[in-house]
Amino acid sequence: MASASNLSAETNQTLGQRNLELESIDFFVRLMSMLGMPRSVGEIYGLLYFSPDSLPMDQIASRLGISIGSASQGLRTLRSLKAVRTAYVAGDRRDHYFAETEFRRLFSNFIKDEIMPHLESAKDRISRMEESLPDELADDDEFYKTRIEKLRRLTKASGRLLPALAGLLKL
Amino acid sequence: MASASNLSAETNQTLGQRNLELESIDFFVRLMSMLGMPRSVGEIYGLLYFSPDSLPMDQIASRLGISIGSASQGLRTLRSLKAVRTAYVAGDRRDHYFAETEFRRLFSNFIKDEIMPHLESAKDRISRMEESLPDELADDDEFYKTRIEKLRRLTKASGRLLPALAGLLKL
DNA sequence: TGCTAATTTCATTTTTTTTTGAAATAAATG
DNA sequence: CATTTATTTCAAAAAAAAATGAAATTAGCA
Repeated sequence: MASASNLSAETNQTLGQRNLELESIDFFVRLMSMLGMPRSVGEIYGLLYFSPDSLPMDQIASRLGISIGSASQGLRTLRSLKAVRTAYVAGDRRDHYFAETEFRRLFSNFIKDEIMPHLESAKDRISRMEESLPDELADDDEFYKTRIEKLRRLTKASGRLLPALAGLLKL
Repeated sequence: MASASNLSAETNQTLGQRNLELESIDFFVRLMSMLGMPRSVGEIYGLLYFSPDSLPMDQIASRLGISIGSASQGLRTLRSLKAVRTAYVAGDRRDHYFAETEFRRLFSNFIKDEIMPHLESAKDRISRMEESLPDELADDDEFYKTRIEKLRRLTKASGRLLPALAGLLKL
């Protein structure tokens, strides 16, 4: 199966490289899944993270054993997060993808795209709570007002802290 | 249906209170789901957050229209995160639950219980990557070493920043 | 422009997660 | 300690999320 120099025929890859790749995929599948991303997204990023060359979609799919549909959707997600970019390869009309590895930028994008919109709509929802709050309760009872105020503080603090977080990430 | 004073017969609750409750449930279902928690967990916390009295499990289940099995499991989750606590109610052998509303503490628990263990095992996985890295590549090629080092920095920085984050959350 | 390869889309299938409901267990009461 | 009530557990059902694969679309090339 493996040649004398241990190179895989299909991928021209040593056994050590393949092991590293598998660990990487495992690593990013877990990390991405913590961030609510589907398995395929983690797999693709994990593959590209340790790939010295950029890879076209069909190779990504076949190396990972996933469908091209999955690969296409996963790459769309990663592109929208700016977690992968495309490289031009002369004489090949396929897009070639490689991983963006500046985690600071990645998290900054993630927070902007996936978290901040929710915080925005949370504000509206808190306002609606205040409208629901009947006058007879608002006046004499601090309970409801306090709870609503806590939610306001929470969303406000989150809106300030989360974007700052990426800035603190000095890697 | 509603009495002259607009009080619901079952819950002794005004319409405004009920609206507030529904908004709260909606709010926390979304928030919890961002943190990877199932719907029922968000529903329970949302209900308790604006409940002036602590509630027994069966009332939580019936008010939310979920099974007591769900309620039991959801409350277990919330208890383990210290997001709810129980109160003694004289002459009633049921546990009565109320929401812990100090978000700083909640996030601190969440980070400790749900994030840090993953970061711990991430360290092991990075070490394994280094072992997979074959000597012939480690020597001449900076590429792999650099990528592994980046992962190390990422996990180290996360391990320091995330716990600190809860501290910054001055609510 | 027509042809072909690359990619996207999306209805269907598969997998995973969550909820249910009923049985088992535990805990309080008389 | 027997009985009733509260709670947990867990196999099965339901719901939600993700992956597939084939048709539709797009884009490069001759």
